[in-house]
Amino acid sequence: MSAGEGARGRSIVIGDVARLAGVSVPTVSRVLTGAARVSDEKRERVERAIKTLNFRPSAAARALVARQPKMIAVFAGDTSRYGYAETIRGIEESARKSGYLVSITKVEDNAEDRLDDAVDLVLGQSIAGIIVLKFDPAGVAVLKRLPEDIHTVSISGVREKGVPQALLSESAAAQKLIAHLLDLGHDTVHHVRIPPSRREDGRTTGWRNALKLRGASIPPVIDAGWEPSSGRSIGTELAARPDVTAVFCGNDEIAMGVIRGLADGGRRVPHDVSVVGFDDHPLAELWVPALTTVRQDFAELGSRAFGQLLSLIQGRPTASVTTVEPNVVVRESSGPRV
Amino acid sequence: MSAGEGARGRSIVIGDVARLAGVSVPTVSRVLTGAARVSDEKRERVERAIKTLNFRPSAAARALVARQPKMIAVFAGDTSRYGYAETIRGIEESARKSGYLVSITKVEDNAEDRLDDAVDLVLGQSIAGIIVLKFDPAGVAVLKRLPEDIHTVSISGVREKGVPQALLSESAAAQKLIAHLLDLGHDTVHHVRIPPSRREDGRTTGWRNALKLRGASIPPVIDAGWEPSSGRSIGTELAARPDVTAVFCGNDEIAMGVIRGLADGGRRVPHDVSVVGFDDHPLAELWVPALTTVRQDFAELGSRAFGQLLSLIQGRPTASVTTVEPNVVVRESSGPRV
DNA sequence: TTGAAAGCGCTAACAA
DNA sequence: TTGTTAGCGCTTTCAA
Repeated sequence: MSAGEGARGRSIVIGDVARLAGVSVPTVSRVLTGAARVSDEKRERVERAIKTLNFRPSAAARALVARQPKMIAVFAGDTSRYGYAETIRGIEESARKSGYLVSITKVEDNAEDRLDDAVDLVLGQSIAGIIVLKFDPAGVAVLKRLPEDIHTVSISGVREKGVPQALLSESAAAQKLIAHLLDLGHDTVHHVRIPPSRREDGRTTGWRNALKLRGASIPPVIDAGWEPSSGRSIGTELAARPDVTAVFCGNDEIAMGVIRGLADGGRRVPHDVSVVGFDDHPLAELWVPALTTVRQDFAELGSRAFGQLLSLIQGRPTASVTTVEPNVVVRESSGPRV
Repeated sequence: MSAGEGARGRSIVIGDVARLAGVSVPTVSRVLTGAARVSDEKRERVERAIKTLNFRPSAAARALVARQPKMIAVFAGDTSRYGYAETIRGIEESARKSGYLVSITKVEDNAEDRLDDAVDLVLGQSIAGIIVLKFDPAGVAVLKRLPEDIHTVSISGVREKGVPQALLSESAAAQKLIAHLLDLGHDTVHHVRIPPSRREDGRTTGWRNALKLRGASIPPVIDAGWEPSSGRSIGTELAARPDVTAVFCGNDEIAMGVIRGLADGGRRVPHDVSVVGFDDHPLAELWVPALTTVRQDFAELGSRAFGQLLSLIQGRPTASVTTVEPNVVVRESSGPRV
């Protein structure tokens, strides 16, 4: 029971209220739910008794009797990194407006059994539906383990079939960003990518497409981790290569690391090398130089995903995909090739 | 019910399993819970039936019958900002290890009634306990509205009486940080603070104490918001004041803003002005100049808070306060007064 | 408008 | 080891 047991042990139940108010249990229930009319006199007595006893109905009992649970679960490979955290915020805010509580579960992709445990933990609760953040391999793995009979929506950066999906069209945005760099006179653009959710991310695909479209050479992809510091060491290596004049990083934090590494190696941005990121991290505009990047509305994305899930829960028809369009933001870190 | 109703409407219940397996309902329950021995033959029949029907027991019914709910709720004034997100991560990771699911609710401090709604939403669920992030006024407001009979732990940067608390001893750390600046030869240290949770934060108190202790003058506090950009405009103003040689910012993001603003105004860090932050944000060491700051182990803090809550839930004795000690990290943004 | 009775899906107590 | 009988705390019939 959610109500705590006072000092005395047993917690207050609806019967206690009924007794104190001198009415039957169903009458108290009627006052609680407003499902049927109750005489003013009794209603008042009941309300007084509820106050006196500090009674709160048992959520478990209510859930059992009929009502849909008012909770949804979110799976995410990370909870504190910018894009993830913002998406979760968007989900939570719109869920709360509809009277749903949000649970979060972080899933580590490496250990199989721990992943199963996490899924079981969630499935063991009464939940109305699930949203999976599929930005990384962990999200993909979770989705595979979820029973089909539970309402599920996924969020990711690549269009896929399967459950309904809230989509950030990253590929198109990346393509525009690379075009911007090419327009600046760079022969090609090198790509430092973050761990991809599948074989290839939308960001990487967009980069590749843009280069192909312009007939530019496609350099091998450089793999970074999630930590900005991994970008730094890559930047240091890149500093030694005079052929590198433009770098597209998988996200802003990696871009910041790369810029720092480039500086360590004596190369200046954007004078010697242009570096662009992705996401429009809150610190991107403050960075020196301010980052050219792609603004992603993660909160809106989360909100859309919840909207789809709610439709599913309520048995209404849902779009199989809803798309949020990112925008290129040009700042100081990209410039003409010299 | 957490189990979805298949195409047919009604969802699978324990009775269906019993019928298919040709045993009684309690026998199914026994294999489910492992509470009592069941003959190998029947156990196997039951397990097969469970698989066949894809049966998952109703969490609501289980919660009702006896078991403590396996979910805790977290209230936070923010969910995506670094310190908050990390704390939540720490809570979630250790909760999951103990088999608890974590729900998060963001509370905005401004609107009273929305705050009540948020609290009601949580209290309407079956939860085992609550953790309140009391880094800001919203957290304080929530704590006031929580019934006494629910297990509650708070997390904050200032020692207080009331519910058990996980404490970041910010005041002591701030004091050390200011001492570091004073040792560098600065006459005094100016303070740009983030919105305080109460009248005064531990960070501000530590700053004040350090100055007092050394007999330094105490300049008026400068108020910033949560956004790094608010630090930037403050930095621009500070650039015009030659008397300002050292600045202590309420967190790293504000410090980054202030440094950028100072640069906009033509003052260099740390040559002209030393600027220090608080938290050791992941980007602090990458910033140019790398930030002198205080490392806070938010995840550990969250983990400790959950530990206290678990003790409360299990009826074990709990420390009224558990303290995490932050460390000063000296990098490049602080230097001798010239 | 109200109360008595039934039942939500499960587990625990009690016999056999 | 198993089945029968009672509940958990609520809401929802169904009569009155």
